[in-house]
Amino acid sequence: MPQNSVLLVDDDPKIAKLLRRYFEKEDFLVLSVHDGPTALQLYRDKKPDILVLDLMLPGVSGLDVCRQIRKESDTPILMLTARDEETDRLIGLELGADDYVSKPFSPREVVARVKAILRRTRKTPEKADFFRTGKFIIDFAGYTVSADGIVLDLTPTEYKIFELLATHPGQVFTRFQMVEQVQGVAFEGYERTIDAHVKNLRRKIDDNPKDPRIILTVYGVGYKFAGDAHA
Amino acid sequence: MPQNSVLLVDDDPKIAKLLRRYFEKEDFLVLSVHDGPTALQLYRDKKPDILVLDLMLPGVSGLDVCRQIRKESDTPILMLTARDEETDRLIGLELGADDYVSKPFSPREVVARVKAILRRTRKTPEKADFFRTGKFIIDFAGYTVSADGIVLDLTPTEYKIFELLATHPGQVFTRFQMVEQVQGVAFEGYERTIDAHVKNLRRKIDDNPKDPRIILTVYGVGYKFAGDAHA
DNA sequence: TTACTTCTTCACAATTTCTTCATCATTTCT
DNA sequence: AGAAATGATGAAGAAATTGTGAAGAAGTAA
Repeated sequence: MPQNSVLLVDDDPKIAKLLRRYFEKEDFLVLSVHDGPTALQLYRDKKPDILVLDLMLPGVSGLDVCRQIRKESDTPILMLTARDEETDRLIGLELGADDYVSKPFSPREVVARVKAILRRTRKTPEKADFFRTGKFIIDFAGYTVSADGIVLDLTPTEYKIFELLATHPGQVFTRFQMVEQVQGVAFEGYERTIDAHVKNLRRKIDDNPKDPRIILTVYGVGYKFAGDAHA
Repeated sequence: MPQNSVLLVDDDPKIAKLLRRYFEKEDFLVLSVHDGPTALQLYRDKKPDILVLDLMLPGVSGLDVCRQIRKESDTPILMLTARDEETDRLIGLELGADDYVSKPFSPREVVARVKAILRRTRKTPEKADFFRTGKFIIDFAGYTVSADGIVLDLTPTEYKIFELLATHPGQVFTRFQMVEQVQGVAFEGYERTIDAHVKNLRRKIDDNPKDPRIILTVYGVGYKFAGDAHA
């Protein structure tokens, strides 16, 4: 998990420096710019995790920056508003800012809000990354395979073999190919080890291991995953 | 609405008395001391809602008091600075003060600022930012985890590990990833230190540590928080 | 400083998984 | 059908991984 990064956009160098120190204390990677155009440029280049944006900027206003960034992405934005003006706040939120803090603010509060926003927006735990085929679901992030919703108790090697075959249904893999995938490039063992794993795997995924319907043997070649066409 | 309490720290009895009267008019419970050490002592004893702190104090300076209190808690602090010196202001904010007022000030302004800070910090999302999963509640702001409403006594590292895993239920983390999260990017130690922390953590959160149900081991990969990643 | 908590590391035990082998079953080919 | 090749299987020892307690190091607070 990488370090959090924040892009500060404030034309007051003192405030920028102050905030920078606070964020760095919290282990953020801090980028800091003093005007809107540079902000956009740096944003596009670095894609920080969040922006802290002063509403009052010379030239292009903070609202413009906010609007533009919102067009390009969902990167969270915290607005700094000069006064506790309801108007500014509403406009900011309307443009897609995620929160705002009024000046004079405490740096602690700004950091706290940023962390809260990041937590909120990150709640989606790594886009659910699943693979489905027939009754099986592979959960890559969780290293599990489930059949009809029940998680199977696979060993690491069994999981890897299943993943390899299931994600390439119908494609035959030789034992050598499988060993390479599963144990890494340099293999020096008995190719038939795969047979043992397939045997154990079949026990766990096939209703009747004597008549395998999921992982099929291709005589003289290797194994393949049955396409989900029939039974 | 319970009564607000404020701790005044100023070595000038006249100013202290003046402020006291204003705060009492606004229905504050006022504590007043004239030096740093006494301030810390009374603070720890009474836990006021907010501190009004003179920068200029005999002996231990206001900055020291501010720094120390910030170590101990998030209690808001309003600094009184002798002049409108940008430096003092920035130093104060840097140390974690929430706002400042320059002398000569109007007592009404001080009270107004205090009320503003209290308003702000009361509605701060930080205070209402929790994560729930099963019987556990993570209080991000307080760095605590409770189970069935009882706060667990976790070490900082244990808390971080728990937060990482619990907020990503079902997702496996390798020891390396966990170490990176917990100790920062530059890691040069023993990966299996994580095992020790997990062991200690399990003692505290699992009813039967011999049969872990909360933090699960994924053999050959790492650890994950039990959670319904599938359906 | 001392006392205290927390972190890291280590050794070894406990557990799980992998590999290998002998044997039997099945398929293919003549 | 018979022979030869290939695959399936159970079991056992080897190997890898994790669990655990304890000791010392490192960090904190008073």
